[in-house]
Amino acid sequence: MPSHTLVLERLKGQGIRLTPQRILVLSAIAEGGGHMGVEEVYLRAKESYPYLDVATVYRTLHLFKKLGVVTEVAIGGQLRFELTDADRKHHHMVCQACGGAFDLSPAYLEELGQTLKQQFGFEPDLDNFTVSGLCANCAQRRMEKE
Amino acid sequence: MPSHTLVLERLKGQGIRLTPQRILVLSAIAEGGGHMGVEEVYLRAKESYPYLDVATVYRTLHLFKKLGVVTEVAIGGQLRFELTDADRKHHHMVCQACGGAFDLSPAYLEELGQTLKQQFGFEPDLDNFTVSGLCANCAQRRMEKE
DNA sequence: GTACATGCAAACGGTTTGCATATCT
DNA sequence: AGATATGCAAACCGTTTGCATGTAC
Repeated sequence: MPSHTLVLERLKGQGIRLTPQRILVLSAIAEGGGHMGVEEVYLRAKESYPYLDVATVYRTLHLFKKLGVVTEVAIGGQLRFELTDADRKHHHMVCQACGGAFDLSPAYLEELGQTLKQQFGFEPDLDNFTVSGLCANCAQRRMEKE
Repeated sequence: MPSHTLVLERLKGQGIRLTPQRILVLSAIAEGGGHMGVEEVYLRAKESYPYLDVATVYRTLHLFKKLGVVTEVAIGGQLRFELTDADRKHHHMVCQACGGAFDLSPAYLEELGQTLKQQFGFEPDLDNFTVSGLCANCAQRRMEKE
């Protein structure tokens, strides 16, 4: 059973209307493998239903976000979406060269978070945390070039 | 002597044309205290010269960035600019509530950087690093409310 | 049947560009 | 004088909104 079927059940239970468009958007995100930009979601969903409008995608994404179905991640100034999975909270490392995004366990940030809190009283919102840089592949390729 | 006078000398030396608009934009950033959004720079500079156009501000900021005079920082999906100061490299903590931005010494991130590099081969670009969250004041205020 | 979601087109805000004119060196 | 920066207006792109129509329940 595809993971998003459960979500659909839940939405139905909450009295949310399940339109084909909404199901498509959800599937697109689920199958896209996370970190999907609006345009990506739009194009992918549009393949199955060409009449789909971007406005609907935006409205649906906002709805899903409000319902906690998807999580919005700011990655390099661009907004991306992924299915919310409470069991697997994570942060992101984003490659500036290839645009790839990699998950990062919260464990790596705990110490930094504590330090900022103690030193400055600053409460980091680690939910929206991303580090940009070069992924292993791209770093390697760059090394070879130079 | 205002700090940006040195910069102006340098630009002149490099054969860059020193127009009033450019000087104004530079002063605006210097006096604005860092982390200035485009609009802020524009409004501030416009006070001294009302004919100033946003397009000029954009062109000037891009130029300054290319010349290394200013550094562009992505803060909460918004682009902000600050004078480049090689002697005082730093990162940023940005408050989601009040929009305030605070400097953070690189020392706090060294360990994290090393870990990412060793564990994943990921080379973080800490130059463009910001943590968002709540600053001490806003966190306090929020506590009191609830 | 009714409330609400959709498609479409138009509005929007921030950024960029083309062009004729003005300005710096 | 010559190269180039400016102001202005228009183009641009991603996102949002108003509205008449269609659809899930």
